[in-house]
Amino acid sequence: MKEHIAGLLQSAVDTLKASGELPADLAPNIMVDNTRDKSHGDFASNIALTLAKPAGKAPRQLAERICDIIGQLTVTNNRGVEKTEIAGPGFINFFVSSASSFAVVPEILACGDQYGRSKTGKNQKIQVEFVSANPTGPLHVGHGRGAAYGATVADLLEAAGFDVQREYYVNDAGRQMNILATSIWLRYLELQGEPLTFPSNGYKGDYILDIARELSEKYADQFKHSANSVFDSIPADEPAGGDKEIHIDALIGRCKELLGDEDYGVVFDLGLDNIVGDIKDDLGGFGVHYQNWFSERSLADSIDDVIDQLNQSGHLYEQEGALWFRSTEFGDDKDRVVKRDNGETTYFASDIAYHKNKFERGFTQVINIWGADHHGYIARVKAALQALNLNPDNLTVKLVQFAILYRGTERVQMSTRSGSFVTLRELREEVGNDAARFFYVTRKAEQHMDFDLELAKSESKDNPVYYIQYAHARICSVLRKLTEQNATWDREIGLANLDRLTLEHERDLATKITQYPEVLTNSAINLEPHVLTHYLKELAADFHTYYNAHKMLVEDDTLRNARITLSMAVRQVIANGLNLLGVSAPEEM
RNA sequence: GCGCCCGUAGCUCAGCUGGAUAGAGCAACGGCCUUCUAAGCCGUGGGUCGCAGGUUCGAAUCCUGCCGGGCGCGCCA
Repeated sequence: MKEHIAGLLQSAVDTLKASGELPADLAPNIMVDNTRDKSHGDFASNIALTLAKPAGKAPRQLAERICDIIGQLTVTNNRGVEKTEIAGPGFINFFVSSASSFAVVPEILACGDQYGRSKTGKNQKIQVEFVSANPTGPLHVGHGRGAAYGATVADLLEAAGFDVQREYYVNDAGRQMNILATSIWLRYLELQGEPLTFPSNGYKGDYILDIARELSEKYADQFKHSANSVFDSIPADEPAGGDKEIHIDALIGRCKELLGDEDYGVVFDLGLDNIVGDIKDDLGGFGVHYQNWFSERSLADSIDDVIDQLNQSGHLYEQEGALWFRSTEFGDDKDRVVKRDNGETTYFASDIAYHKNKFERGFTQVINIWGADHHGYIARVKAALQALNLNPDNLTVKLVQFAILYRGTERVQMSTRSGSFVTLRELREEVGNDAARFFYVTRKAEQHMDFDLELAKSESKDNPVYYIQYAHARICSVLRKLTEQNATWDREIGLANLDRLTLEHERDLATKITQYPEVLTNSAINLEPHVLTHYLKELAADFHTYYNAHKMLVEDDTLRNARITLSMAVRQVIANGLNLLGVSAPEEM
């Protein structure tokens, strides 16, 4: 319908050009909007306002000319446009026939769970990388937002016709992982009866103890060394007046030295596998699935290659023993180190290789979903892409602001290292997956989110997700009632009698479900799941209003069939929308 | 100091690629269950869209400058 109206407007513009009332070289952007207010009809265009100046006419006067021309067109080609009206400063409002409003109902029932999906993305390969939390501990509620957001964005893009790959970048290299392995080993030594002072900078969570226990059970005392040999001549920890970083690094070195490469690898891998396994399990339970878990360690060789490449193209230089990437050449604030003076490559070097790898895999668009604290990182990664002759515009970094946790009015402090955090799993158990998935995406990514745990737990029934699910359940309930009452619903009879739907509420519902495909597409392309959640709330509200105002199970055979048929279309749209959000659509509540 | 994000009803937030009278939920107040699920519906009250300029037919929306809040500015990952 929208396209049809745009076509009419285009014809009108062409006519005006031909008659010399508009400059012939004008190529106006014809916009047809859904009206916000019903008194403005079904669709509206501001064309007369934008063309008033080039036409040398007052907007309302021009609008009148356009309406005249459209009037003549619709005499011969009236595809549902009943009338046009000029309003306000010069808007043209279009009123559409009832029959064309309800034409969407058979379409929805025919498409079923495919309704709303499109080929907009033309099957382009697109990658969404999200969560990618360090595998040094369980996911906490802060990661939950990235998980829900990323998963939903990926699903939306898929529904919009993109070929989507969901990826988790596993930071299984680097110092944090060594701290983890060492922490596990020290806990293991404690279990083996070696009393020691646990480093202040080690990982202290209970899950470390669990892994140490497993290590102890599987390998007995194979990795045991006396506490004295471990701590001999290790620089003091912070509480003892030393430096915690130096202390932990020395312990890592000692751990590797005493265990040797092979045994150290066993401890390291046990920790890694345990935690990655836990993360996978947790995300899977949250309805978040990946096509690929990409290991940072697998990049080892390509890091050197990419550094060579940058070096040869003259983007690197040496200073104070380190190797620097001249990212300022591409607009970054300062140059960045890729290889430290101790010969180790930096995390940034891995990331250059990683992003190069992504594009080598043929993605036309790569989307990274990062926590807001990484924003300073965008410029350097894009700079690196440019230096590699890759188009930085093909990388979209979406920053997800933090969810700030409160218990009542008290802010919950989060620290992975100290082990004081609320896990995602804990949250899921307490508020449920549906509520958590929905809640996390109801706000746009850039918006800070206050997440009050007490509220989420104690008043979980007030969560808007139930409101939408309830609309779905109510429709299902009507069908059950139908059987109980020995009444019937026949879809074909319903479809044949849609003209029995004369109520304003019914018209509103039809208009609303007609908009679903464009809502879905916009939501996907703009990476804004919250657009869909708000739409579903509105649709549910429209249905609840209708449900309360009118009865569906009426005696009148054709009317009953028509009403239920419309409701079934609504049910389908709600189910499709919830499914994309990873939220269940219960038949009963 | 520099950079990014945010500032809309008492609270939490939509609306932002410029459009008509700025919306929703919660909270408050008043109604609606002998009739398809009251996790619902109907109604009332509630606003200097942070402030000040600018752009134009038109600004919550775009531009500039301030103010306030969050985050980031490592040879950490």
